[in-house]
Amino acid sequence: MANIQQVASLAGVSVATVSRVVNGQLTVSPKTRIKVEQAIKKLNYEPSMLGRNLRTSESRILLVLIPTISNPFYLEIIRGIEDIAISQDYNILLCQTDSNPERENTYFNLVRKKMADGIISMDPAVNIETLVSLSENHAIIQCSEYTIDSGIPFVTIDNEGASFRAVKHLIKLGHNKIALINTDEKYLYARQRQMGYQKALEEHGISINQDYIFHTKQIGLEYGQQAMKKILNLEKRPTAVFAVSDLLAIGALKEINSLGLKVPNDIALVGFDQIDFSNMTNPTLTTIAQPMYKMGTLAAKMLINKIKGEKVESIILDHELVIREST
Amino acid sequence: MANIQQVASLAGVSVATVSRVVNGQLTVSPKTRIKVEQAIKKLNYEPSMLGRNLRTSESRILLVLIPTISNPFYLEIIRGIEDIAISQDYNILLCQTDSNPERENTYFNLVRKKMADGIISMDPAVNIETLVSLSENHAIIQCSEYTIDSGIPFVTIDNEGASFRAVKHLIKLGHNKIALINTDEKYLYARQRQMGYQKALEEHGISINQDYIFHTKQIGLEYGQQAMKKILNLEKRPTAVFAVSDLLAIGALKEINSLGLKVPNDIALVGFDQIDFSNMTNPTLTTIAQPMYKMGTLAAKMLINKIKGEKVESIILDHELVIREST
DNA sequence: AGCAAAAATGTAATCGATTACATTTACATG
DNA sequence: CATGTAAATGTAATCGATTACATTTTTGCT
Repeated sequence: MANIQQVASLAGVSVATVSRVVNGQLTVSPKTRIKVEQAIKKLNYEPSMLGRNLRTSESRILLVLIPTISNPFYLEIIRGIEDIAISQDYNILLCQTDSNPERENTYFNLVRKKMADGIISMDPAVNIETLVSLSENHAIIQCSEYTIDSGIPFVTIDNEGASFRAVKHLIKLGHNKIALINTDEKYLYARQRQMGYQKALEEHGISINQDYIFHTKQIGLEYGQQAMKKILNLEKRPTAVFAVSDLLAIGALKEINSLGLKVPNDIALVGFDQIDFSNMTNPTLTTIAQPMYKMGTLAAKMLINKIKGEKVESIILDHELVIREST
Repeated sequence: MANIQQVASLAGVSVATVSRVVNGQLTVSPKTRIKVEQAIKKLNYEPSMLGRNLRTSESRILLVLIPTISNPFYLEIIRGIEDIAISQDYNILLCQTDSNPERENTYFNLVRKKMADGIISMDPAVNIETLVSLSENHAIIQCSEYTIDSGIPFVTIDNEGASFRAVKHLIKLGHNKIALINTDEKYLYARQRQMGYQKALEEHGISINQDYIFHTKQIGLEYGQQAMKKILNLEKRPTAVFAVSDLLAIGALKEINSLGLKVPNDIALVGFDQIDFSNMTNPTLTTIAQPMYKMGTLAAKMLINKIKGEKVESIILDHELVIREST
C-alpha cells in the first residue's frame, strides 16, 4: 500500500501537489497532473481516509439508531438515508439498540470518540437526556419518534391525525366496538396514536372502554398475536381492531385466522406503516402509509446540514390511509 | 473537546502516561493514575479514534455486503455479526448493493481507502473477480453465498442437501408433480438448490419437467407471486411447489390464496430460510431452517481472525426441515 | 528584455493518538 | 551509603493526509 509520499517522490513533486491532484484542485498544470496520475496508477495508490479524517477532524460516518432492524418499517427510511448519505460521501453505521442501554451507550461513544459525525435516532426507547446533552456538541436529528421542546430537530408525521383517520374509517363502516393494540405509553407516538383513537371515538359519541385498550411491551408479530388472544377472550368482543403497527396487526390477524374467524366480516382490522407484508396477508391489510423513503432522505439532509453548522427546521410529513381487504 | 495534550498538561504528566492510563496499561503508579483520571474527568476527555486509527492503521470497521436489507433472512445473520463485532470493539457498516455494481464499488473503495478493515460478503451478485483480487490485500469472508476455489474462506450450509430434503419430503407425501421456483442460475446457491431438487426427483424415478422450473430475476414477494401465476396457468398443474426462499413462497402463497385454492390440499408449498413471517401466514409455511445467528457469529469471528493474520478454515453448517401446515 | 501579476509548486506545521527507546526515580541489598 | 535493578515516566518519531504560507515559475505586456 503506497502512501502519498511515495507517489510524490515517484512523480518528482511534493506531497502537496499530489494531494491537489487527488482532490481535483485546478491549480495544477496539466503536465504535472499527468505525471502524478501516472505515479498513482503505477503504485496503485489509494488515499487513506485515516490520514485525511484525522486532519479534517471528521469521520464521514453517520450513526443511525433504530430499535431493531426486524421491523420492515425502517427499511425504506434506511434506504432514503443511505441514498443521500452516499451521494454526499458519507456512510451509515446502522445501530440496533434492542432497547439495551448498554448497547446504546456503546453507540453514543462512537460519536463522542469522533468515530461518527452525527446521529439520526429513530429509537423511541432512546435515553433522551443523554441524547439532548450529546446534541450540545454533536449533530443530532430525530426521525419518526421525536421529543417536543428538546431542541433536537426532527422529521415525522402527524401520528394523532393518522390514527384519528384510521379509527374514523372504522366508525364510518359502522363499528363502535373498536379495540386498540398499542405499545407502551412511555413512547410519544404511542400516546399520540392513542389520543387520535380516543378523539375519533369521542367525536362520534362512542364512550371509551378501557378494556378495549391493550398495551404490548414491544412491537413484534408475537406481541400482536398475544394481544389479539386477549381481545378475542373479551366478553363483549369488539368488531374491529386498530393496531399501531403492521407487525402487531399481522400477528393479530394470524390469531384471528387460526381461530377460524373471518376478517373483515367477524372482525375488521387496521394496521399502521404499510410494510410490504401487509399486502401479502389474507386478507390484505388496511393501513396507514407513511412516506418512509422521503422521511429518510430528509433526515439525512437535515443531519448533513446540521453537521455543516447550518440551522435546521423540523418537518412534519403527510400520511395516507390505504384501504384494503381487512376493512 | 479536549485532546490528550491538554489532559497531560493539566495532570502534569506526559502524553505517553495519559495514553497508558487510557489504555489500561499497568506500568503507571496509582498516584499518577489518579491524577490523570481526574484530569480526564475534569476536561471531559474522550480519546479520539481518529488519531488512534491513523497511528494503528486500522479503522475498526467491518463491511457487511448484502443484496438488500429487505430480505429478513439476513436479519439474524446481521445480529450475529454485530454481537461478535461489538464484543471485539468493531463496528459494522451495513452495505446494500441492490445489485448495483456502482454502489458495490463505492463500498469496495471503503476498504481500499482503509475506512474498513475487512468485508463479509453475503451478496450472491457480488463481482467475484474484484472480490478475489481485493482478498489479496484485505481480509474477506463470504457468508451464505460463496465461491468454490476462490481462496476466500466462507461459512454456509449444504444447499443441495437441504433442497434435496425439502423435495423428498414432498415426494413422500405423495406428490410427483412438483414445481420449483428458483432464482437466477448464475448464483451458486440457485444451482445447488436446483441440483438438490433434481436429485430428489431422480432418486424416486420422477422425470424432470422443465416446464415446472421457474426462474425469478430476484428474490422478493412480488417475484414469487408472478412465478406462481405462471404455475397456476400450466396445463398439468403441479400439486406441490418448492420455492428457494420464503419470500418467494409467501408471494406464491398469496397468489394461491387469492385464487381461492387451498394449501396444502390443492397445492403444497415449501419455502427456504424460516423467516419470522413464514410462521404468520395462513397456513404456516414448511421451510428449511438455517442457523442464521450462528452463521453470523462465525463469519464475524472468521473475519476478525483473518484481520489478525490468522489462517481461517471454511465451515459448512447444518440445516433443518421445519414441517408446518403448508405440506 | 524587463517586470509585475498570476499560476504552479514546495515547505513545513498540523490533526491526536501510540510506542520504541531513553531517562529518571524508587527500592533492595550488601 | 553506594550500587544495581526494576519500576515509572518522559521524549520524540510516526501514522498519512491537508493546507497556510512561502517560494519559484510562467505569462502577458510594454
